Parts: sequence; C-alpha cells; structure tokens
Amino acid sequence: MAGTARSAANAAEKRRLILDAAVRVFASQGFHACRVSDIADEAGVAYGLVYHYFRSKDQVLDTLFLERWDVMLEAIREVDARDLAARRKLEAIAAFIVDSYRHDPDLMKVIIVEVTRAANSFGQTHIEKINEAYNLIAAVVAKAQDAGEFRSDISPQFAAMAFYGAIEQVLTGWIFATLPQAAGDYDEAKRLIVETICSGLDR
Amino acid sequence: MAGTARSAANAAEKRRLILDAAVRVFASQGFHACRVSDIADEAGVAYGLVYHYFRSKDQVLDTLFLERWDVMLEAIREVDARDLAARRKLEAIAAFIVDSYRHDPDLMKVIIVEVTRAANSFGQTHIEKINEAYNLIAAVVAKAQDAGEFRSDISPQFAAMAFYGAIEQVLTGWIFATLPQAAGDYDEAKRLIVETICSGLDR
Amino acid sequence: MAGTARSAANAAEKRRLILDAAVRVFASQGFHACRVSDIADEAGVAYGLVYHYFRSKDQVLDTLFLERWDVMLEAIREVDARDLAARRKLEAIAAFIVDSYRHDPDLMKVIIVEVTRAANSFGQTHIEKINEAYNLIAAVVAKAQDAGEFRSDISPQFAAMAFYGAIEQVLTGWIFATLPQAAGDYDEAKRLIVETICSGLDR
Amino acid sequence: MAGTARSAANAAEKRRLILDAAVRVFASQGFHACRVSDIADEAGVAYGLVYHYFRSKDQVLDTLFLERWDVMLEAIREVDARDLAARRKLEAIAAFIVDSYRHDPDLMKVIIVEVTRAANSFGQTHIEKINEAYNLIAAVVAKAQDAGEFRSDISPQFAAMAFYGAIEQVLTGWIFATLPQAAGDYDEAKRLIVETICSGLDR
DNA sequence: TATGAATGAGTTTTCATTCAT
DNA sequence: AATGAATGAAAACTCATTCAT
Repeated sequence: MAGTARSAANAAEKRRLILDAAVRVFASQGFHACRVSDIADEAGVAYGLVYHYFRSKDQVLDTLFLERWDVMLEAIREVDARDLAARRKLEAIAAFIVDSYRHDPDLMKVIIVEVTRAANSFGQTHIEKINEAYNLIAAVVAKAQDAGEFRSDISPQFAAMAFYGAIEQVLTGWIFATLPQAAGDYDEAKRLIVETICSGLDR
Repeated sequence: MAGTARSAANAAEKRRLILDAAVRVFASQGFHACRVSDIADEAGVAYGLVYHYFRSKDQVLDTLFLERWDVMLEAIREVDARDLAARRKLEAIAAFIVDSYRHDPDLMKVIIVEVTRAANSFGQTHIEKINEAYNLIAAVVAKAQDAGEFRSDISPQFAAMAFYGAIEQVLTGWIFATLPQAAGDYDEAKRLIVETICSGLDR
Repeated sequence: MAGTARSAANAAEKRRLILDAAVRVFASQGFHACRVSDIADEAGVAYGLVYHYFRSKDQVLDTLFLERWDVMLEAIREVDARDLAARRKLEAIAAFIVDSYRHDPDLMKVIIVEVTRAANSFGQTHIEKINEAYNLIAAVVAKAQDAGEFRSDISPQFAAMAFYGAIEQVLTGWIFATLPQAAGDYDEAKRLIVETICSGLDR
Repeated sequence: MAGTARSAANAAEKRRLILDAAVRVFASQGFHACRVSDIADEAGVAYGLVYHYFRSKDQVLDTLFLERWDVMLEAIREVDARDLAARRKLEAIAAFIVDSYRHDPDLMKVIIVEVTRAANSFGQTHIEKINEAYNLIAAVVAKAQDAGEFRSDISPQFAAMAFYGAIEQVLTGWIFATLPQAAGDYDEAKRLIVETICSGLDR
C-alpha cells in the first residue's frame, strides 16, 4: 500500500530527526548532562517517541557512534584497497576524518568526547569496534613496511596509535578551541599530520 | 598540643584515604556511574565524611586532577629549564607521563577518561589548565625551531598536539588493553613516541 | 451482503481471539504486569485492535470475568431449580466449578487471582456480582434447612462461605501446584469437598 | 554511645512507622493503585526514606507478609505442640486467625488480597511460605486421623485446604462486607468454622 | 477493520547533599 | 571528626490510550 510506504518513510524520517537532534544536544550539553526530554524537545517530538525508536538514551548514543564509525571503517578499507603509496593512504584517511569533522563537528565531538567515556562505563562493546579502526591503519603501515616504504623498527600497532592519536588530538584542539579553525586550517591540518608522522619534526 | 597535631595528621590521612579510594572507584566504575557512598565504602568511612573534606563529588575529581596535573606541569617546566637538546626534552616529558601511568594507572585513566576527554561536560573548568600543558610543550618546540633543531614549517602548537596526542593514545591503548603492557613495553613506548614524532615513519 | 456477514463473523472471531489471548497472558504474567501489546502479540494482532473491541485493558478483564461468572450463576440457578437433595445440589455446583477449572485452568486462575481476590482494587465493581453467587448457594442451604436436610444452627450465608471457600482454596492449591492434579484428582475433589462440608471431618 | 543507641531506636521506630503506614495505604487503595509517596505521606516522612529502609515498594509488602506470616506459623506450631484434642487445636488456630483479623483488619486484608496476587506475579517466593501453613494444619489432621479422632478417608492435605479456605473466605466476607461484623460475630465465626468442618452441615 | 506511530501523564527509583547528634 | 538518617529534586522509563492513515 502507498499509505504504508508513506508511513514507513515518515517513521524513518522521525527516527533520523531524533538522531540528528541528539547529536546537537549531546554536543552542547554532554551526554550525561542532558535529559531525554531535551532531545525530544530539540527534535520537536514527544519524548515517548524516543523510546518508540530506541530502547534507551544509551542506545541513541550507540546508534550515532556505530552509524558513523562504520562509515569511517568503510572509508579506510576503501582507501587501503586503492593502489597508492602508504603516505597517500594516510593522507586520505586523515583527510576523511578531518572532513568528517568539518562537515559535522557536533557529531565528531560526540563520538570523540562521549564515546570514549561511555566505552569505559558501558562495557567493552565499542572498544572492539574502535580497535577495528586501529587495526586497519596498522595494516596500512605493515604493508608499507613490507614494501620498504616505512621503516620497520616501529610496530604497526604503535604507529597506528601515534597517527590516530595525533588526528584525534587535533580535533580535540578544535573542539575545545585550543587550535585555530580558520578557512585553510583544515587542509593545512591534513597535510601537517601526515608530514609530522611520516617525516618527523627533525630538521 | 600533641593531641591536635595527631588529629591533624589523622585528618590529612583520612582525606588522602578518600582521594585514593575515589581513584579506584572512578577508574573501575566511571565518575558518573559511581555513587559517593561507593567512594566512602571503598575508603572504609561513612559517606558523610566525604562532605567534610570535599564540597561535592565533582570537587573530589577536581582535586585528583589538579593535584596530578600540577605535578606534571611542574615536571615539564623543570625539563624545559634543563640544558638539553629538544629531543631529549621531549623524551623526558614522554617518560614522565608514561611513568605516571606505570606508577598509578588508575589515576591516569581517571584523568584521561573523565577529565581530559570530558572537559566540556564540566563547563570549561579545566580547559585552561589542560592548555597550559600544551603551551609548555609548544614552547619547547618553538625554542627548538629557533635553535634550528626542529623544522619550522610545522607550528609549535600543532606539533605539541601531535606529540601529546600520540602519548595519550598510547595510554588509552593500555587503559583499554588494546596495546600490550609487558615489562619492557613502557620504556619501548617512551622511545618510540619520540622517535616517531621527531624522525617520522619514513624510511 | 455476504461480504458484510463474513466480516461480522471475522470480527467476532477476532474479538474472541483477543479474549482468549488475554486469558493466557493474564494467567502467566498477571493482569498488572502485562502490557496491552503482550495481549495483542499473543493474539497475533496489532495492539490498536484491542481498542477497537474493548474500551480499555480493564474492560478486557471485566469481559472475561463477567462472561464466565454469568455462566456459573446460570449453572447454579439451574442446579437449584432441579428436584434434588441439597447435598446433590452442592455436588453439582462443586462439579461445575471444578470442571470449569479442568476445562480452562488459565481462565479460572485469572478470575480467582485477579478478580475474586482483588475485587477491592477495582473499586467495588464486581463485588455484587460475586455476592450473587454466594447468595444463590446460601439459598440452597436455607431451603435445605427449612426442609430439615441441613442443621439450622449454621447460618446459610456462613455455610455458603465455607463451601465456596473450600472450593476456591482447592483450585488455588491446583493453581499454585500445592495440591496434586492427577487424572482422578478432579473427581475425587468434587466428592471430598461436599463430603467434608456436609459430613465433617469427625469420625 | 547513648546517642547511637537513641538513633538506632529512632531508626527502628521510623521503619515501623513506614510499615504501619503501608498497611493502611495498601488496605485502602490496594498495592498497585498506591504510590510510594502515598505511603511516605501517610507516615509523615519524605519518600526517599522509604528507600532508605526498603529496596523497593515490593519489599515493603514482602516485609509485612513475612513478619505476620511467621507469627502465624509460630502460633500454629505452638498450638500443635499442646496436648489437646484435634478439634480444640483447629479451634485455637481459627481463633488465632480471626483474632488477627479483629486486631488488625487492614493487615490481614493486605495479606489475603494482595499477597496471593503478588505470589502470582513475583514468582514463587511466598508460595512456599504459604504452603508451610497448610502443611502444619495437615499435620494436625494427620495426627488426629492416626489417633482415630478424624476419619481417614479425607487426605490431610485436602482437609487442610478446606479448613483454611473456609477461614479465609469468612475473612474475605468481612473484608468486602458480605458477612456481618457485629460484636459477637467474631467468636461465633470461630465456633462455626470448626463446627462446619468437623461436624458438617448434615443434620 | 486494522495498523502502529505518536503522545505524555504518571511512577518508581536514584543519589547528591544536608544536618542533627 | 565522624556518622548515617533524612530529604527531595531530578530523570529514566513505561505504557495505556488516541488517532491518522
């Protein structure tokens, strides 16, 4: 039935409306500080509807994280599949993450600030998902080492942590307004992260 | 009076007892998930006593953070004051932070997971304090650039973020058991962090 | 129209489907503990449909109770109208109630546990209906006393309560698995209830 | 310390205050219909205090039931230990239960009306406790059968159910005002219950 | 008839904090 | 200094019920 199809469309839209509202609310108030009714108010729906679509407030955060994280994992896999120099791959990954932030800073803020903490409280559910990303990056490094592109005396796991840590810290700097965010700063950041990690600070 | 002195000593000990218990409880349950009475139970005192020594639950966390962070700031300042090559300074800073973790992993976990990454939830309370550390590191880099030790096309602020981000990510890896923590891994990490950031991954 | 007749038949069937599902759900979860959607799920319909046939969750229970209780009242009246010795009448009444349980234990469980014993929670809604049964039984006793079949120093009201109480307690014993429910136990129970109440335990 | 002893006394008193208030509230509104705040209001305390002394609303009901039921079990055991004819024992048991009702009708109402239903919802916790009572009564009957006081063709378990069912139904009659409750009615009831169950209705 | 999205009143429960002792 | 009884604000969550389709 058309009616049913239309309803299903509306239902999906409402769910999305709630998720998008949650991003804004989590970003501005923090996950713990906000109430479910704040999300509902922001979305313009009754708060009961949040529970119609999600089992709990936690699950709203989970959903946001998993949605975005899966997109990122896919992007990293896609980059790794391309026939590129390792350095170009790292550039593409850094670019993807920086662009994700540029495109939706609130969402990235929520994922970085709230999910790490939640990972601690809610058990290990997300940790494995997060590790997948590190492992994918580590695989890029490992292949580069085998190919002689990267030095072999730094473990791929470790290199992945340094690379990802540098990116995340830059985003954190933007989130807390510690680093400047002018027009060219995003592209500059992409370049500098890779330059630092690959070539080092030494002269 | 001796009696008073003894009481004062006991009072300071009780306060410390509560702070140490809080570290363990915050680390295992998370700040938000735990109750004040959990801290008191862990310390073996009545929960009313927590309020004798601290204004609020927040203030317990604040105290833990500030105590430790000030020690770290002092350590960085002290390192910077020494007559060392920039690379040695960064090594000393990395060593200090890694050793802090080795000495009291719970405390570092609390500081990273509950304060550093969550700073916006607490308003902007600690952001300036946190920035002080970045600025001190940036100053080390800036001087190294002036002295021709480090290349000048990467801003000191940015370099500081990459450096600190790499360290924090390694600690996070240990905290969530993503990275191995065997006997030699701590010293290895100190070396590799600086090696990666200063010399880069390139061959 | 045949279509209309068919629809009406379907409607009545759906209503019955819901009532039967409600019996199972009320029996296994209890009236308060279950949700309207549990009934709908059990019936295999959308929960909105429950509200098409019934004004409220309460009314579903009311309907179940009244349906069955009216059948019982009618049965008691019919027994009383027969030309039988009082003892035979009580036997027939006990048999009817025991057979009701044997035929649909869930329904009797719901009526006893959720309505008969809980009548005050529903205001005094069903108390008069319930009393009708006691009064009909009391009338049987009163007539037997007038006819010299039963002793006259026990009030008919009181005798009715003892008789009905014994039956209900036996059902309760079955409901909570306190009394055995093997093949012959139902017929044995019918006999023993009347034997106990009419002839007593004395030797 | 005297202060501590006094506090403990007050604490126990407050707990009792809450339990007594709960009896009145459960009796007048029913367990499900009342709110925890109704109990607290009735007791004149903040509702948080209810949770200071009890884990949940359920546990308040549990406590009331177990307190009273244990007293009854003890009373039955004590009666059974006496050197009395079986009929006298049953009289003493009936008298104890009727007097319990006379002394605190609200409490007995709660136990009879709410606990049976709760036994259904909350699991089997109370059922065993309730069965203990039946078993003690059955033991009285069994011994009487062995001694030749009671006929042996009615199982003790069954006799116990009839006896207890008759008593409970009389209380239910009082609770729902189906049976008269004038001055002499309580003592009359004690006598009639035993007379009916032991000697029967037959002339 | 039938569906299930949408609503929001209502309730339990938690827990930081206060304060009398 | 130390205790823990007492408070009540606050929030998550439930679920009966309505209603557009």
